[in-house]
Amino acid sequence: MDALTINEAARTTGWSPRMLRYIERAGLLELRRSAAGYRLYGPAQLQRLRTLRELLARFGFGLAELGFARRLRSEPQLRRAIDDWFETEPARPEFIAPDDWLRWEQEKHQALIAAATYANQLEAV
Amino acid sequence: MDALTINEAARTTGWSPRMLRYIERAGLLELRRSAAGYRLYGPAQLQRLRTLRELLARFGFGLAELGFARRLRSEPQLRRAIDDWFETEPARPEFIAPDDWLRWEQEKHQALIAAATYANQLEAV
DNA sequence: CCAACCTTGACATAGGCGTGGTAAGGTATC
DNA sequence: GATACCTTACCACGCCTATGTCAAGGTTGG
Repeated sequence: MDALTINEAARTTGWSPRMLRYIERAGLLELRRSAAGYRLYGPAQLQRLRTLRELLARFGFGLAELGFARRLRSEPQLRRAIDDWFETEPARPEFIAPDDWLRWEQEKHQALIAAATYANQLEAV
Repeated sequence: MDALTINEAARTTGWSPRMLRYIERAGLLELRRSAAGYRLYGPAQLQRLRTLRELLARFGFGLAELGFARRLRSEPQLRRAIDDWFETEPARPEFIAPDDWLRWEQEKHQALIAAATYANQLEAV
């Protein structure tokens, strides 16, 4: 048996069963279900729940914020719009040439871009 | 006179005076003040407020979320912790060697980065 | 000096979030 | 078939967000 039911998962993660259901409904955790519809928590899910606990406690934010962070990752348009909004603050965008603007944006992700050039092969998993 | 007072700013931006004060207190807009303490809205602030309106309406989120997005940009540790959390989902991190793990993490960003870069290039016209 | 503006601070309220609880009903196991 | 588990669907409550309104008091300009 590689999966726990909700009360067992609650005991080993520190969340209440109520909150485990809430987290699932918030779209922050995907679960397998048994034939009868029971939620099944595998090792990956349990670890994820423990990490989640630590994350929220350490940085003092909530599930809603985490949901928004997920939107940020999955909706590039959103991300871009928000980035743009913040970045119009320190400088006048009218005075930045398109090329500079582009580089400025990319610079923030420089490390990621540099390493991502050949990482496609890993995705073949 | 290059600056409006709060009621004038309210009229030209579509926000209520109440909300203009709220937005300032939420840390989302910095304002100059007159000698007597009156809030002064310059062209940059007015534009920012109009853009903000459109942003919230178009994507359906709130000032709280925007504040969190700002945290994400200003606290790299937070950003990394959250990125890590999301990225431990599709694969088992235990089975990925550190180097691969790094590349794998970065690769996840590639699509977003590519999309953002592409969008930027389009925007630069 | 008066009207029309601005300030901060308080009270109010609708809705969402994070939680707990409970009820009505299906499932597993001995 | 009884007991202990699971499911969904509600009710509730305290707190925060987003808004409005009002009061008490300073500023500005004719």
